Amino acid sequence: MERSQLETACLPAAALYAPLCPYTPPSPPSLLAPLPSLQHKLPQLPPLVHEHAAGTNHGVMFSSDHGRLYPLLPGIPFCHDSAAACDKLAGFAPLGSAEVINYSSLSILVMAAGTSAAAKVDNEIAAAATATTCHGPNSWWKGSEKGKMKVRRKMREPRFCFQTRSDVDVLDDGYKWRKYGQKVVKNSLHPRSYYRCTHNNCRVKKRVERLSEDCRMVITTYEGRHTHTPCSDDATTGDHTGSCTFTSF
DNA sequence: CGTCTTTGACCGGCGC
DNA sequence: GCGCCGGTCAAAGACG
Repeated sequence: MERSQLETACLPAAALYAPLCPYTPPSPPSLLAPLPSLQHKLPQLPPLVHEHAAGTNHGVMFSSDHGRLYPLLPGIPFCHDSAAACDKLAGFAPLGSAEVINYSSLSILVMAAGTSAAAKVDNEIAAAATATTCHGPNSWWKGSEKGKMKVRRKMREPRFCFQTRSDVDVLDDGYKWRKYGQKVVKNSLHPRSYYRCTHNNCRVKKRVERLSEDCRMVITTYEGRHTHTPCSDDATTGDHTGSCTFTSF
């Protein structure tokens, strides 16, 4: 397996999804595990959820590609590295109200809930969603115009997304998914796939699509909370590279 | 034979 | 009211 695939399979999905789960996972026993200094912080961080409607928690994702960081939400400036991200985000997030966390292939900007920074980003996102986006007219975020926000307010499901460079569409996050639809979305060269967690009474869904600007970049959006642990879903996975980070859960 | 994917149809929300 | 669009359903086929 190539390095990019390995990182995709082992790190971002496992590390990022952990805060959404109703349990606190132990440190993943992986060579590519989060930095030791971050492991103890992870459970304390605000949920990595972009729950725009509620406006309570903000997790702004950046994907790292050869040292560059790509913003996933409109209104967030492009950053060349973590330091630049901190600098550029100074206008959004006053010192101390935001933190950039680096995993091996992914960087995350987390803003403390209820801060002025979070509120400001909330406003910026709302404005950007109705005007231009940082990805231009082809942005996947285009689907979140004002009207759609009303729908999301109704749903009130925790959502978060991340972007990663990968050759495979579906990241192995330890859960078992069933594909229930695929749709060609407007202004996108690649179809969007819809998946649902196969576990009983678990209504978590995820969407997977590739950036039209860069087909190697995969955007995964999770919606909802799992009512079970990954290992309770299916213990038959023998692929060490894909499930290694969940083996102790 | 059971499970999963594919894909066209359908539905609801929104803008005009 | 109509058309567009995203999201979901469900029948049919593929696969192990």
